[in-house]
Amino acid sequence: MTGDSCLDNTVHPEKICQARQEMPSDEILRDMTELFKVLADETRMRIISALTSCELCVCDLASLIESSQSAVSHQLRILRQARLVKYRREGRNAYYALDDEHIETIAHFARNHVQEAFHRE
Amino acid sequence: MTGDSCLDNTVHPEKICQARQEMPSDEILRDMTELFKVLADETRMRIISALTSCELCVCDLASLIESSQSAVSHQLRILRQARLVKYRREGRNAYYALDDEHIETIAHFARNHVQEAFHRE
DNA sequence: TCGACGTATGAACAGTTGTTCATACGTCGA
DNA sequence: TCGACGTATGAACAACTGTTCATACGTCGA
Repeated sequence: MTGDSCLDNTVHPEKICQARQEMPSDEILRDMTELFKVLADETRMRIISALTSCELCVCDLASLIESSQSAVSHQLRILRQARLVKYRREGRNAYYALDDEHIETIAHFARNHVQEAFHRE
Repeated sequence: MTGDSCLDNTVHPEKICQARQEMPSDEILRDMTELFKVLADETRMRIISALTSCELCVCDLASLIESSQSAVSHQLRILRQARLVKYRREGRNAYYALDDEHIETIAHFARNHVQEAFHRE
């Protein structure tokens, strides 16, 4: 598990000490990672991008992002569990919408980053 | 691949049309997903969090996040390829630092999100 | 020049994840 | 009430990913 060199006698103890204090707790770190895991799938990113403009039903989403109804439904479940989307049923349809404005912000910054890093104009 | 119902005759054609126009391009969407994939690992998130406070060498990082030197080095490679960290060599040491201020911003918002969503005060 | 050190990396393995397929469930129109 | 529809979900399989282990490489001190 632990590295086999630099055991106790690390190179920059003061820096490590400082960095350790400023780091988020294990729990927060785990939750942040979980959040990014949810965002780290193209199908789910497409769903989130689609829902940025308006509420949509599963059927619309599947058609829009060119994926199967089953795949979309599975991914919506994950988004729901992560509380990134909410939904309401209306007859046979289930309408999904973003549940959190943070996600739009995060997606926005991610878009900025990739545009500047890889698609610089 | 494509859903087997709601084929051409989708439920809300206008909404779909609007949503489609506002969606990022396939390329941007792919790059955004790639970015989140890189962030979607606890070891890498720990590395990024650690580097937020200051530049650190591999040895420091391994000790700080309690992971093996090999694991850290492998993950740093991925972070390097994603241009999220930069490094400089000084003698036998390799010093890593964040390469992009966007990442700190994204991590910041992610932290806010999980704190509000799961650790509400 | 030789050995210890810090770092990088390939191979292999285990664990995880996303899709498809089949099917089940609730709702609505006829 | 029955069939079509929109949606949800379990099982199975393939693809991907992160760690460990072994080892290689360059640098520095003796």
